[in-house]
Amino acid sequence: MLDARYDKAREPSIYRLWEAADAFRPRGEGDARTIVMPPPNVTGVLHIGHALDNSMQDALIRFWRLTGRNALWLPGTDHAGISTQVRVEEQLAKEGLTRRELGREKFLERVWDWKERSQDTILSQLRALGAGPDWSRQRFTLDEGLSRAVRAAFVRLYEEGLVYRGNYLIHWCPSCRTALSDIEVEYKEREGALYHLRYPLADGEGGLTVATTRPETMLGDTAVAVHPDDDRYRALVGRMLRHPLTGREIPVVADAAADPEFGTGAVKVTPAHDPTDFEIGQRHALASIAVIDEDGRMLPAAGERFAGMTREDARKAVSDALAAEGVLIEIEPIRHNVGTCERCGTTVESLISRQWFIRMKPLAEAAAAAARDGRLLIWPERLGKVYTDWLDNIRDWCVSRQLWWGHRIPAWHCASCGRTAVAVEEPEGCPACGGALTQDEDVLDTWFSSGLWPFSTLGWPDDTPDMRRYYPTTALVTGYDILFFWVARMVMLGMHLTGQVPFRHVVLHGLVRDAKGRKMSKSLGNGVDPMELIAEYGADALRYALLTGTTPGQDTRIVPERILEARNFANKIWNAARFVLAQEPDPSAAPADGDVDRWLTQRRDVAAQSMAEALERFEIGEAGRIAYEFVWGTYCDWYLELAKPRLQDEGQRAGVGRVLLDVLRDALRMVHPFMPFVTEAIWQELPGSPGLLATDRWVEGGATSDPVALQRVDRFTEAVRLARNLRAELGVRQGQKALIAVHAQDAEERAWLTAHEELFNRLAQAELSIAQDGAAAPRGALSARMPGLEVYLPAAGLVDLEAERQRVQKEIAELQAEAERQQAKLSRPGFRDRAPQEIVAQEEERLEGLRDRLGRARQRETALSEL
RNA sequence: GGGCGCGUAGCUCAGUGGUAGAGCGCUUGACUCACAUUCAAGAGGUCGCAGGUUCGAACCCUGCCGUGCCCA
Repeated sequence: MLDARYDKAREPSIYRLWEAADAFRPRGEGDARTIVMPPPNVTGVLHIGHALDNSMQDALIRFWRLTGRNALWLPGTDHAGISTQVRVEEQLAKEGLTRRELGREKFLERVWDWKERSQDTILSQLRALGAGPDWSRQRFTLDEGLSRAVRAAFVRLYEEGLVYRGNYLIHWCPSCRTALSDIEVEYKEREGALYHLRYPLADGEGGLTVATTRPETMLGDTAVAVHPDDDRYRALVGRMLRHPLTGREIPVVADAAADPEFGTGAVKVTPAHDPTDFEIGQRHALASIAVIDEDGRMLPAAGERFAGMTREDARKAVSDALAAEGVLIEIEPIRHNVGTCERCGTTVESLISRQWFIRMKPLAEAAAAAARDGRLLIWPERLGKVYTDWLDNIRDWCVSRQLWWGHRIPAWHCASCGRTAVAVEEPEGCPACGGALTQDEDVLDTWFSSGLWPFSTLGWPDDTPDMRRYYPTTALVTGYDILFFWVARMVMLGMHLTGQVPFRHVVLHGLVRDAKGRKMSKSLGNGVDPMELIAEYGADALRYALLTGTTPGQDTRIVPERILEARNFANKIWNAARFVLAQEPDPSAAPADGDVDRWLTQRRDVAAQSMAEALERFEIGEAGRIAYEFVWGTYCDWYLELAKPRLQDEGQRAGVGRVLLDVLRDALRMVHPFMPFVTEAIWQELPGSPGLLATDRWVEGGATSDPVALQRVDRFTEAVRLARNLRAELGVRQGQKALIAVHAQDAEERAWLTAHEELFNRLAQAELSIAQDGAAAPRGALSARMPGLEVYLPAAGLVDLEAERQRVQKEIAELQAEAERQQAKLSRPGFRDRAPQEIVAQEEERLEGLRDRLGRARQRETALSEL
């Protein structure tokens, strides 16, 4: 006998069962279905978002496996260049060390140590969650094969002219000391100031006032720009200004980038430290003077007074100097957006730097076209537009990073001739002059290797059996927050390098927020640790709560009540199984085939079918809700209760037991993708269960189609409900039998009810008598009605007359109002002409029903007054 | 500045043109031999507001209000 409560402590041993049986390896003769797991970063531990993401994938994979597909879920981890490096550097700092003191090689050893520990944690967390990927194919972005894929991809893009190196204005994080791509910059609103400062004309009187939020960059100004149509400044275009601090002469240029509405309408131009200014500089062939270095300090070019200062100190010093010169007109406080490093929050600097770039336009066009013509299906659809919009406005991708942790760029520079060789393997010497080569110091953006993930993990660039069988993959399941970072780049690189869209479906989910709807973050300290939730409620409960609490692409909140609901659901299934097992069902007995059994099996078929359809559409939450409704609402609440008296009957016992067992097995199959542990635990206890549920088959279905049985039992349960309702109204005590009379119109239904009288009596705690509809109502009885059937319960001595009279009067008023509304609806002009036939009939039937109920309610009122 | 989402019962959320749903919470009753992590019954909603389309709108369209996000 099983314990009264399902114990989540069983979970680890169940997981071992799966692993021992190699249950996660793809099998099955069906078509291949592939998901590559978005590789968690080895930076730290899994958070609740990973729990959602992996629960979704696991549910799909388990469903596909049950339905006989050859389902591969390929797991792995990501080296997460900048994040991991920063974490290890923080660790070093505690020991009073820097990575430069340690040296590249020693430092990398430290990071590998970190990676091993972090990866172990992550993998055990995935197991705790019940995730069942094919561990034999596990990959890491820096492992041998994937590193080769990265080099091969880079070399090929280089040879095709899609990779280039050059001096351009890039985003730079002075704290991480590396270049960043555009999307690694987050714009955050900050308190700042608009400094109005005056540039005098080089010759003659007058001048021009510009407004800037960054006065320190004025030391690198090489022009002032005004809008070409701005009448205020038209006369000044082409004239020279004198720089108030350096004395340098700079021109006034006309450029549409100057916004007449902003500040004074005139802007200073610092091509070396601002993206817009860089473009203005290009258009007007302006000089560019770098005044800030890679540490965010002022360079000698900024002038002796300021050289060596931090950007922040220089802002104050420049402002003071300008004030002293009498050219600082005003400091106006404003809130404005400041670019910050996505990783460390430092204000990013724009500076000109020699970096490697990927030419995105040709790649982006193909990737956008795939979404537009349906080769790539993005779900939910509205995010497809976000995806194509981004691709349509794409800029080149700065892929080099001044880090040590990552894929070293496969480029070698020749000291003697200055040429650069790009190759998969290190060349012996310079291909041009034979001189000595040194490898480029930089590594690639992490997202470059992530961009190859769906095929590098399957063996690309080699033509492997896995590539042939499992690529392109079926679905990519991830959060919408990395649509640009990752999804778009995989499509671009995948299409270009493999000639195919890397996945057919993109299934995007939202973020998991805290109970107040706030984004989880370290600084708020509101993060929820999935491992704590698993320890408290069990992995099944966490998974079910996450999977059913979400709609595609929508954020979700994690609230304890929902996990509790899920835990209770697991317990419900567990106890249903306890009951079934206690009957010692015989798996070889012939199943019962009465109306009640047919009702159940038909319901099961409908549920299994709708679930399968929902899952094929990736509507996982919907599927989970269907399973809940079937298991709890149909199997437990009704069939089990209907089975109890039948199990007492020796003639029916074996057959009913068999149905109980069979449909329990089906229920487990349906719930398994959501709650793998508890369902497998039960499966192992069932007589006649071969092997593992994890590798079993989906619900067979095929119940006898019997609409009459379906309807009979539905009406029966409804009649029971009405009887219970009357009992409650009259305050009949639980356990006390009530004299229930049922008057039914249909003779066959009366016969059916007579045959099932015992079931009725048990479920409604009643002593049933059955009569023809229209027979005299029992004296002094309250009644409740459904179409073609009325239920009576004698009220004498039971009812609080006054309260009941008020209740009935209220009901009469409500019915009357409802009937009037319904009447109005039917007589609405045009309704009968325009609405479909069946709707008209349905609405007419409804009105009839209302009038009928109204009549009965009035009779009841009369009956009451006779008591 | 541009784009997108959300607003449905006290709370958290489902619901894409035809009688408003779930879980929790609340009220009443029951430790009924699977389960009190349970069972039965009940109360509770002008579906943010205002127009429009339609025979018919929570659902489609327009505007507004509130709220959140993305991009520049």
